[in-house]
Amino acid sequence: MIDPLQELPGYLLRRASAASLVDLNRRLEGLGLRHTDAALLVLIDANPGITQSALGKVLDIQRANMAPIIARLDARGLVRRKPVDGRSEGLSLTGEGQAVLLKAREVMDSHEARLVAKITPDMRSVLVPLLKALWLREH
Amino acid sequence: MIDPLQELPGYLLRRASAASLVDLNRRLEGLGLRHTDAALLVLIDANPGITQSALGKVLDIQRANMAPIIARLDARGLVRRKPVDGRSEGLSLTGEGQAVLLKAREVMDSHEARLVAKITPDMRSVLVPLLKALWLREH
DNA sequence: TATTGTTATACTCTATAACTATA
DNA sequence: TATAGTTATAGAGTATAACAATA
Repeated sequence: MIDPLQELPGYLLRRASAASLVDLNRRLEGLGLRHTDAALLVLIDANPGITQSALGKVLDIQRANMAPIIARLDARGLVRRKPVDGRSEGLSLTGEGQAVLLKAREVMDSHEARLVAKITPDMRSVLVPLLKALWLREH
Repeated sequence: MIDPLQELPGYLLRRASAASLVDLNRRLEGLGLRHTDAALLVLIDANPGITQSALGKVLDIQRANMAPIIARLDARGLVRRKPVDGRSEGLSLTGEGQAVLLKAREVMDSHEARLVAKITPDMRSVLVPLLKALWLREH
C-alpha cells in the first residue's frame, strides 16, 4: 500500500485532530457532554456574563447553531441566563454547572496529557506556538 | 475575554485542522471535489486495483459510507471499476480521472505550501513526525 | 462464517434564510 | 440600520443494521 498522503502535513493535521476529537468525545460521554459543551462551560466560567453571540464568535459557531446548544445547557440547569439589555443575555454557570465543569476539566486535562505524552520533549516545547501559527488565517 | 482554551494543544489542534480543512475544501470547489474525493484520487492513482473496502480502511471511512462516494466518482467518469473476484472490484483512474487528479494535486500542493509557510523553519523540521505521533492511538 | 458492496436510516454538525425585538 | 436570539430547513458527514452475493 503506497500512501502519498502520509507526507502531507495538512492531511496529517486532519487525521490527528479527528482521532483526538473522537477520543475526547468518548471520554466526555459519561458526563453527557460533547466537546463543544465542555468548551462552552470553560468559556462561560472564565467570562461570566458573556453572551451567546460572543461565545459563537470565539468558537466559530454561528448564532443560529448556538441557540439550541445553550438552550440544552440551560434546560440541564448548567447555565443561567440574565438579561443584559433587552436583546442579549449574559450567561453564567449555576452551581451544578460548576460541578459538571470540574469533572469536565478533569476529563479534558487527562485528554490533553495523553495527547502531549505521545510526542518527545523537543516537540512538546514548540507544540502550542506551532498549532497557534497553523491556525492563523493568511491574509 | 479570557480564553483558557488557548493553551490546550488538543483544542488548538482541532481549530487549526478545521480552519485548514475549510480552506482546502474551498479551493477544491472549482474542481467539484471535496477533500475526501481528492484523497481517494491520490490513493487510487498510487494503488491501481485497490478496492473500496481497502480505501475505507486507510481513510477510516466505513464501507456503507464509501459506496455513494465511489459511485459518484464513477458516475463522473473519474474512476473505473474492474471485478477482482465475484464480490470486490479493483478501482483505477480513467484518463479524465488522471487529468482531474493533476489539477487536484496542484490545489493540494499549494494548500500544503501555504500551511507550512505559516510556521518557522524550526517548526517545519518537526512538523510531519510531530503530527504522525499525535495521530497514533495509545494502547 | 467472514467479506464486499449496497441500501436505508438516524443523528450530528454546519450553513442559509427569515423572523422578532431591541439598540 | 445593525445586532441578539430564535426557528426552520437543507446539506454534509458519520453511525448502525440489514441484505445479497461471494469467499
